[in-house]
Amino acid sequence: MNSRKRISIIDVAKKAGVSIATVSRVINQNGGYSKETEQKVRQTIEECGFTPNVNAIGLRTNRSNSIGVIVPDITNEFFAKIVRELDIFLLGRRYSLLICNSNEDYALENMHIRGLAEKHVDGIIYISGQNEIKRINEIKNLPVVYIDRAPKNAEVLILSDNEMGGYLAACELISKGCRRILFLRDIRYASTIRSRKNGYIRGLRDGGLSFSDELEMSCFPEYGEARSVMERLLKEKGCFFDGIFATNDMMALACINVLTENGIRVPGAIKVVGFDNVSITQFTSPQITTIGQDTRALALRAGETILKMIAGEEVPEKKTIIPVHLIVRKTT
Amino acid sequence: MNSRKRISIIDVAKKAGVSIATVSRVINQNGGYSKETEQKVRQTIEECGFTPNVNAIGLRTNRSNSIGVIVPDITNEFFAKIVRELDIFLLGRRYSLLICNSNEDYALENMHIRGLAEKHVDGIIYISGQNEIKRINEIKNLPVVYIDRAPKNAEVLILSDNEMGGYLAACELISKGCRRILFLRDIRYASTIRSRKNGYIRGLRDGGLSFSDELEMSCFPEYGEARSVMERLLKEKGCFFDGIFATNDMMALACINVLTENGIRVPGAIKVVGFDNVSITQFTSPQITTIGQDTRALALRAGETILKMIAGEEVPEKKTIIPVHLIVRKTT
DNA sequence: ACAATATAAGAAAACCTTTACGTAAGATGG
DNA sequence: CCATCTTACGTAAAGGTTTTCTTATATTGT
Repeated sequence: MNSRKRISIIDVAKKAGVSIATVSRVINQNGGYSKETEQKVRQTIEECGFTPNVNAIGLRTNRSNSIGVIVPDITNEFFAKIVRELDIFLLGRRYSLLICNSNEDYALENMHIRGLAEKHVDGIIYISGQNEIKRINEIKNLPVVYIDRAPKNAEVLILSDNEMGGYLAACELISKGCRRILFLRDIRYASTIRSRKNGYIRGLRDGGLSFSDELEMSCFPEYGEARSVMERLLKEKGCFFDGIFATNDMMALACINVLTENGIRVPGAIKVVGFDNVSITQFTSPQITTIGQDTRALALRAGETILKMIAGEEVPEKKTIIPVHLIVRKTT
Repeated sequence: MNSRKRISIIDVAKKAGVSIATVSRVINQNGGYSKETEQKVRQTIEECGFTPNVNAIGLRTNRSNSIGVIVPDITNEFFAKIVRELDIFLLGRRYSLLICNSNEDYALENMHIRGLAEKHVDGIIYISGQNEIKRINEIKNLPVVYIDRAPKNAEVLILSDNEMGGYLAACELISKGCRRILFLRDIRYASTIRSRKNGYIRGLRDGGLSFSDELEMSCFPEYGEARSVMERLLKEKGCFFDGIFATNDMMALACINVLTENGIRVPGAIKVVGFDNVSITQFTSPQITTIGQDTRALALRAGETILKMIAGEEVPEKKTIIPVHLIVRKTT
């Protein structure tokens, strides 16, 4: 089946009547050849349909031209979007993307990391994992870029401006007349969540309102959990608030559904803003006002940064913050 | 930074006092060594923390222990699920996954394919692309497995039982009392869609109903498009049906929203079933009855098959059909 | 005890590329 | 016109592994 032998640089050299070194130089545009030679070589490469053997290149240069990306769950739209952008960014640079689902499971994650090290990836992009990086650096001192989360000793990280997100959310709600804004957050109190809360509080203050603990609720950041919290809240305390800022869109949706089912109108009686701008926010009725993270910018920045690190350049900013934006739809 | 030199098989051999050939043999369990030697080698490998250089292996054996997966859009939950399952299946087998988004764009797709060929992937899993495979096979005669779609000269393919899906949908609607069931389908009349229609018609027949052309509507399979179709239909023909079978969940959701906004109750007046069982179907109110594709089985089968093909084994069944199941929720 | 065979292990070639080094021819400067 | 420099290109080593071919030693059968 796999009979046809692969064409190597040697065949090209022979056919073009030059040395393999020259062919290599032309391919890599390293200079040291005349215009005519270049022409001839390029032509024969085209004729033979030669494609370089990445294994040989990798062996020689100690590079694989591939980078690993670790995500908790590719099924999550936010991560998927980043991976997609990363993919197209890297394709243009002839890098490819090795994907790993950690499933929020350390053991699995470590297996993946080991695999990536063995595969000689040139770098790792770590999206929202929670592993101690120590583990990674032990295995190999590879360039690592973190997106979204900020583990303790992470060196290079790319984050959304979560503080601003919280601020924008609060301001939007206030400007639409809310006076008592609930903050429904992910129960895992990560730095991202903390920032969002800070922004939210700043927004309240700027709007002449003040924060109180009874405004803050937390739960596991899933639809079902958020529903339960909302149902319980409504039952126990009644509807003492007139706005909700939820820490992600699924939670926001859960709130909206529970409220609607209880005859409380959104945005009539209560206004809601979510976070992430997952596509579902456009498909609900009413469509959900939310804070959009710029997944493309996140991915782009991560891509550029890791490429720099791979090239050995110093990256000036260890921590870069990507702006977020408010998307006003029908729940405010 | 990257100062520490990598440990090679040679170092291990030296330290263990054997030849590199022996080390290689132990690693690959090829026999030709004594129990004691094996012990000693394994131990030194452990001590040095040696991991094999995949580039060297790939160069020598012409394998990469990686397989490429091409999807139209990783952001689509259906594809993401398959990729996730594939990932964990392959991890256990020490294969890794190179991911490529085709974005339904031929040019991009071909770039990816070229990239994969250069990267020496051992095989390609092609999820729902529409490219003529000819192109792929031209570049290299690699094992290719198709999932979900069936291009013309595809050799090995894994499909869901779409016919059964259509049948189940129709039966469910009929059993809940529907007599006039709309069929809202993807306008691209692919084989999968045709099968679903056939099943639907069989279901009608078994239920004592008959199909007529005015029951069939089509549009681009997106939320917004489906909305428009539904709105137009309602305006022009009124509500002459009492059930809808939509060819995917987003379209089903669009129908439900339009109906609800027009004061038509779901499932009270009209019952709806979708297709795919994307997670959003659980988060809407009411939750959507749908046909679930078994993404895990799809992925597993694809993984097993491609591994067989890579190993050079004949794959007995060129075409395998994975069962689907009806998930009854609140819209029927 | 001796030939025949099986077992364990080493030496070296091959896979394809990059790159340091070498060399010859032509260009430049005095 | 000679010394020096530049340009264009070739030679060969190196990178880590698998695998074929040998060889040395141990085991078996008679």
